[in-house]
Amino acid sequence: MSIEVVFGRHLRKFREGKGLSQEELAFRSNLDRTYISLLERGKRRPTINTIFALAKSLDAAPSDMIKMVELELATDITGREP
Amino acid sequence: MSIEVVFGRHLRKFREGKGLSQEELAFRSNLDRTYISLLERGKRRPTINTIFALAKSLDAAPSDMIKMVELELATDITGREP
DNA sequence: CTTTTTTTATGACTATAGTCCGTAGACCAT
DNA sequence: ATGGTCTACGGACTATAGTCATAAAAAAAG
Repeated sequence: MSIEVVFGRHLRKFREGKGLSQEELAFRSNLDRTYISLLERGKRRPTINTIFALAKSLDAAPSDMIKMVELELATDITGREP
Repeated sequence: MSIEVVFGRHLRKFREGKGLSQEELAFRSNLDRTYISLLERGKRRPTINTIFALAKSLDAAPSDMIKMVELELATDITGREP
Protein backbone atom coordinates (compact mmCIF):
# COMPACT_ATOMS: atom_id res chain seq x y z
CA MET A 1 0.00 0.00 0.00
CA SER A 2 1.34 3.40 -0.92
CA ILE A 3 2.23 6.03 1.66
CA GLU A 4 -0.23 8.58 0.33
CA VAL A 5 -3.19 6.18 0.36
CA VAL A 6 -2.49 5.15 3.94
CA PHE A 7 -2.03 8.76 4.96
CA GLY A 8 -5.32 9.67 3.30
CA ARG A 9 -7.23 7.01 5.17
CA HIS A 10 -5.84 8.16 8.49
CA LEU A 11 -6.50 11.78 7.66
CA ARG A 12 -10.12 10.87 7.09
CA LYS A 13 -10.30 8.98 10.37
CA PHE A 14 -8.87 11.92 12.24
CA ARG A 15 -11.23 14.33 10.54
CA GLU A 16 -14.33 12.23 11.12
CA GLY A 17 -13.23 11.66 14.69
CA LYS A 18 -13.35 15.39 15.13
CA GLY A 19 -16.72 15.59 13.41
CA LEU A 20 -15.48 17.99 10.77
CA SER A 21 -16.49 18.21 7.13
CA GLN A 22 -13.81 18.39 4.46
CA GLU A 23 -14.78 21.99 3.94
CA GLU A 24 -14.34 22.88 7.61
CA LEU A 25 -10.96 21.18 7.75
CA ALA A 26 -9.91 22.97 4.58
CA PHE A 27 -10.91 26.31 6.04
CA ARG A 28 -9.04 25.73 9.30
CA SER A 29 -5.93 24.63 7.44
CA ASN A 30 -6.01 27.30 4.75
CA LEU A 31 -6.30 24.67 2.08
CA ASP A 32 -8.74 24.04 -0.71
CA ARG A 33 -11.85 21.99 -0.10
CA THR A 34 -11.23 19.75 -3.13
CA TYR A 35 -7.62 19.25 -2.12
CA ILE A 36 -8.70 17.64 1.15
CA SER A 37 -10.76 15.24 -0.92
CA LEU A 38 -7.75 14.47 -3.10
CA LEU A 39 -5.59 13.86 -0.03
CA GLU A 40 -8.09 11.51 1.60
CA ARG A 41 -8.30 9.48 -1.59
CA GLY A 42 -4.51 9.25 -1.80
CA LYS A 43 -4.25 11.31 -4.96
CA ARG A 44 -1.83 13.85 -3.57
CA ARG A 45 1.31 13.81 -1.41
CA PRO A 46 1.27 16.57 1.20
CA THR A 47 4.42 18.54 2.00
CA ILE A 48 5.71 18.73 5.56
CA ASN A 49 4.11 22.14 6.01
CA THR A 50 0.72 20.84 4.88
CA ILE A 51 1.00 17.92 7.29
CA PHE A 52 1.68 20.33 10.17
CA ALA A 53 -1.24 22.55 9.15
CA LEU A 54 -3.64 19.61 8.97
CA ALA A 55 -2.47 18.18 12.28
CA LYS A 56 -2.94 21.51 14.00
CA SER A 57 -6.48 21.79 12.68
CA LEU A 58 -7.19 18.33 14.00
CA ASP A 59 -5.62 18.94 17.42
CA ALA A 60 -3.18 16.15 16.71
CA ALA A 61 0.58 15.90 16.76
CA PRO A 62 2.05 15.69 13.26
CA SER A 63 4.35 12.92 14.48
CA ASP A 64 1.36 10.91 15.67
CA MET A 65 -0.29 11.07 12.27
CA ILE A 66 2.98 10.00 10.66
CA LYS A 67 3.41 7.24 13.19
CA MET A 68 0.07 5.71 12.29
CA VAL A 69 1.06 5.65 8.64
CA GLU A 70 4.40 4.16 9.60
CA LEU A 71 2.82 1.40 11.69
CA GLU A 72 0.27 0.47 9.06
CA LEU A 73 2.96 0.28 6.40
CA ALA A 74 5.12 -1.85 8.67
CA THR A 75 2.35 -4.35 9.38
CA ASP A 76 1.13 -4.38 5.78
CA ILE A 77 1.69 -7.90 4.53
CA THR A 78 1.57 -7.04 0.82
CA GLY A 79 4.76 -6.42 -1.04
CA ARG A 80 7.23 -7.61 1.56
CA GLU A 81 10.45 -9.15 0.19
CA PRO A 82 10.51 -12.94 0.62
CA MET B 1 11.47 29.56 12.92
CA SER B 2 9.97 27.92 9.88
CA ILE B 3 9.16 24.25 9.64
CA GLU B 4 11.45 23.66 6.68
CA VAL B 5 14.48 25.31 8.30
CA VAL B 6 14.06 23.26 11.47
CA PHE B 7 13.57 20.11 9.45
CA GLY B 8 16.69 20.87 7.44
CA ARG B 9 18.81 21.27 10.53
CA HIS B 10 17.64 17.96 11.94
CA LEU B 11 18.11 16.23 8.63
CA ARG B 12 21.72 17.37 8.66
CA LYS B 13 22.19 16.14 12.22
CA PHE B 14 20.78 12.76 11.32
CA ARG B 15 22.95 12.52 8.23
CA GLU B 16 26.15 13.57 9.97
CA GLY B 17 25.32 11.23 12.83
CA LYS B 18 25.34 8.41 10.30
CA GLY B 19 28.57 9.66 8.76
CA LEU B 20 27.05 10.04 5.31
CA SER B 21 27.79 12.65 2.68
CA GLN B 22 24.94 14.49 1.02
CA GLU B 23 25.71 12.55 -2.12
CA GLU B 24 25.50 9.19 -0.36
CA LEU B 25 22.23 10.11 1.27
CA ALA B 26 20.88 11.29 -2.07
CA PHE B 27 21.87 8.01 -3.71
CA ARG B 28 20.25 5.89 -1.00
CA SER B 29 17.06 7.92 -1.15
CA ASN B 30 16.85 8.17 -4.93
CA LEU B 31 17.05 11.93 -4.71
CA ASP B 32 19.31 14.50 -6.25
CA ARG B 33 22.56 15.54 -4.61
CA THR B 34 21.74 19.24 -4.84
CA TYR B 35 18.26 18.68 -3.47
CA ILE B 36 19.64 17.31 -0.21
CA SER B 37 21.64 20.52 0.08
CA LEU B 38 18.50 22.57 -0.54
CA LEU B 39 16.59 20.61 2.09
CA GLU B 40 19.29 21.00 4.73
CA ARG B 41 19.35 24.74 4.13
CA GLY B 42 15.55 24.94 4.48
CA LYS B 43 15.02 25.95 0.87
CA ARG B 44 12.57 23.16 0.07
CA ARG B 45 9.61 21.49 1.73
CA PRO B 46 9.74 17.70 1.36
CA THR B 47 6.61 15.70 0.63
CA ILE B 48 5.57 12.85 2.88
CA ASN B 49 7.09 10.32 0.50
CA THR B 50 10.42 12.14 0.51
CA ILE B 51 10.39 12.23 4.31
CA PHE B 52 9.84 8.46 4.42
CA ALA B 53 12.62 7.86 1.88
CA LEU B 54 15.09 10.00 3.81
CA ALA B 55 14.19 8.41 7.12
CA LYS B 56 14.68 4.94 5.71
CA SER B 57 18.11 5.86 4.38
CA LEU B 58 19.02 7.17 7.82
CA ASP B 59 17.69 4.14 9.69
CA ALA B 60 15.29 6.45 11.51
CA ALA B 61 11.54 6.45 12.00
CA PRO B 62 9.84 9.18 9.96
CA SER B 63 7.72 10.03 13.00
CA ASP B 64 10.87 10.53 15.09
CA MET B 65 12.26 13.03 12.63
CA ILE B 66 8.92 14.85 12.62
CA LYS B 67 8.76 14.75 16.38
CA MET B 68 12.09 16.53 16.70
CA VAL B 69 10.84 19.30 14.42
CA GLU B 70 7.62 19.44 16.41
CA LEU B 71 9.42 19.75 19.74
CA GLU B 72 11.80 22.40 18.54
CA LEU B 73 8.96 24.45 17.12
CA ALA B 74 7.02 24.07 20.37
CA THR B 75 9.90 25.30 22.52
CA ASP B 76 10.81 28.07 20.09
CA ILE B 77 10.22 31.31 21.90
CA THR B 78 10.02 33.53 18.82
CA GLY B 79 6.69 34.35 17.32
CA ARG B 80 4.41 33.09 20.05
CA GLU B 81 1.12 34.95 20.49
CA PRO B 82 1.06 37.14 23.62
C1' DC C 1 -40.50 11.70 -1.79
C1' DT C 2 -37.77 16.76 -1.70
C1' DT C 3 -34.27 19.54 0.12
C1' DT C 4 -29.76 20.34 2.00
C1' DT C 5 -25.19 19.05 3.03
C1' DT C 6 -21.25 16.60 1.84
C1' DT C 7 -18.20 14.46 -1.14
C1' DT C 8 -16.38 13.12 -5.74
C1' DA C 9 -14.67 14.32 -10.11
C1' DT C 10 -12.83 17.15 -14.09
C1' DG C 11 -10.13 20.36 -16.33
C1' DA C 12 -7.39 24.39 -16.45
C1' DC C 13 -4.45 26.81 -13.95
C1' DT C 14 -0.27 28.70 -10.62
C1' DA C 15 3.25 27.60 -7.29
C1' DT C 16 6.73 24.85 -5.94
C1' DA C 17 9.03 20.13 -5.29
C1' DG C 18 12.61 17.80 -7.22
C1' DT C 19 16.18 17.05 -11.36
C1' DC C 20 20.19 17.98 -14.00
C1' DC C 21 23.67 20.50 -15.69
C1' DG C 22 27.58 23.19 -14.17
C1' DT C 23 30.97 26.34 -11.24
C1' DA C 24 33.32 27.85 -7.19
C1' DG C 25 35.12 27.61 -2.52
C1' DA C 26 36.69 25.00 1.69
C1' DC C 27 39.21 21.37 3.55
C1' DC C 28 42.67 17.61 3.52
C1' DA C 29 45.88 15.10 1.63
C1' DT C 30 49.86 14.36 -1.24
C1' DA D 1 51.10 23.72 -6.34
C1' DT D 2 47.81 19.52 -7.49
C1' DG D 3 44.20 16.12 -6.76
C1' DG D 4 40.24 14.44 -4.13
C1' DT D 5 36.12 15.04 -1.45
C1' DC D 6 32.59 17.72 0.09
C1' DT D 7 29.12 21.46 0.09
C1' DA D 8 26.91 25.97 -1.65
C1' DC D 9 24.92 27.95 -5.27
C1' DG D 10 23.24 29.11 -10.15
C1' DG D 11 19.92 28.58 -13.96
C1' DA D 12 16.94 25.97 -16.68
C1' DC D 13 14.15 22.48 -16.66
C1' DT D 14 10.13 18.63 -15.60
C1' DA D 15 6.87 16.74 -12.37
C1' DT D 16 3.57 17.43 -9.19
C1' DA D 17 1.48 19.97 -5.05
C1' DG D 18 -2.18 22.88 -4.33
C1' DT D 19 -6.02 26.36 -6.25
C1' DC D 20 -10.25 27.55 -8.42
C1' DA D 21 -14.72 27.12 -10.67
C1' DT D 22 -18.14 24.00 -11.50
C1' DA D 23 -21.03 19.90 -12.02
C1' DA D 24 -22.85 15.95 -10.37
C1' DA D 25 -23.17 11.83 -7.40
C1' DA D 26 -24.01 10.37 -2.69
C1' DA D 27 -25.51 10.87 1.87
C1' DA D 28 -28.16 12.81 5.48
C1' DA D 29 -32.05 15.14 6.96
C1' DG D 30 -36.70 16.87 6.89
